[in-house]
Amino acid sequence: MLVDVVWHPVGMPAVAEPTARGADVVAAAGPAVPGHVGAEACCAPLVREPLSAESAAALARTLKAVADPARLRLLSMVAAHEGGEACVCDLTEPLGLSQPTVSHHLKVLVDAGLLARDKRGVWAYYRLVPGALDHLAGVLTTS
Amino acid sequence: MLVDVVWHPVGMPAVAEPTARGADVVAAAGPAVPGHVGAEACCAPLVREPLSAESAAALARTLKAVADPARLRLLSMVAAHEGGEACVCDLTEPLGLSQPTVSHHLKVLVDAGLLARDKRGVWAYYRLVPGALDHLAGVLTTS
DNA sequence: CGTCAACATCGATGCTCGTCGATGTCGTGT
DNA sequence: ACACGACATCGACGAGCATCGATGTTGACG
Repeated sequence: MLVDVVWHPVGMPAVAEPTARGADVVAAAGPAVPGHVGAEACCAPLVREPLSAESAAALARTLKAVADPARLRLLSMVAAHEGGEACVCDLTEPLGLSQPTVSHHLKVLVDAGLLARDKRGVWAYYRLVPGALDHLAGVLTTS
Repeated sequence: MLVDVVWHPVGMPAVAEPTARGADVVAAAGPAVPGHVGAEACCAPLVREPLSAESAAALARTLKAVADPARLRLLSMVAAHEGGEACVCDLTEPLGLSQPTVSHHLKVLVDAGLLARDKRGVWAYYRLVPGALDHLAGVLTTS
């Protein structure tokens, strides 16, 4: 459980892993705790030495979660919302997308480790994971 | 055709002002200037107030250029290469992709304003645009 | 002028992904 | 127990994209 593939710039055993398919894990069948996949990462400068294929794939998977207009707006709307958290009903209307689509995008962001889900009663509240976005920013920073 | 839309979170006119930020012209130097699309951007905190649909689309377009394993490796390989620049022939082999594919990815990065192309003789040298990646990182930073 | 090498562009193909309506699940109230 | 509302999941459709081989373009060199 919890494959937990971190980016780790270079070095490492660099195991074979021929299929390169492994680590897909969405962990959709989890009882309660979702298998958060990406985004914790150690801290790769990216512009330091050429990163390996596995590191690049892992980083790209997290960046893909952010590289979408709807998800970017969701992140900013959740962050800017009162109390730093918002439920789906708060996001569906201003986004202009259907409820299933919003739920899908939120799941992608949760799986990427950028959002945290907290179900209280009938409502599901989403909140930013404290250091997640800053980690991403740190990898892209050149200085 | 497609006047480059900058991110600019909300308010403020859509025109680019002279010294809005530090020095960083995406400006692919050369006679025939291509229709460079994104990436200069002013500076949106993202986690400040909900960004508009246009700003999100523009930001997502730039992030999509980075959210790919091959392009991430290209960025790091170019940055880590001697002199901070590399030609296509230096990148094709270590990447393990065909030459047309590498050229395609490089074009995407140039159009996004992240790489600059400099053709000298028969070779085309690519180099990082100074502040581009840091701007992207700045938008994602929450603090 | 002809040939070769380095890139860019083109067209096609297979896969990924964003979106939706329909449906399932779980709480809350009557 | 029943009905309703908030979300999650499913299956399907269409658009976008990564990749390749083939071909076009442009310098360098004899």
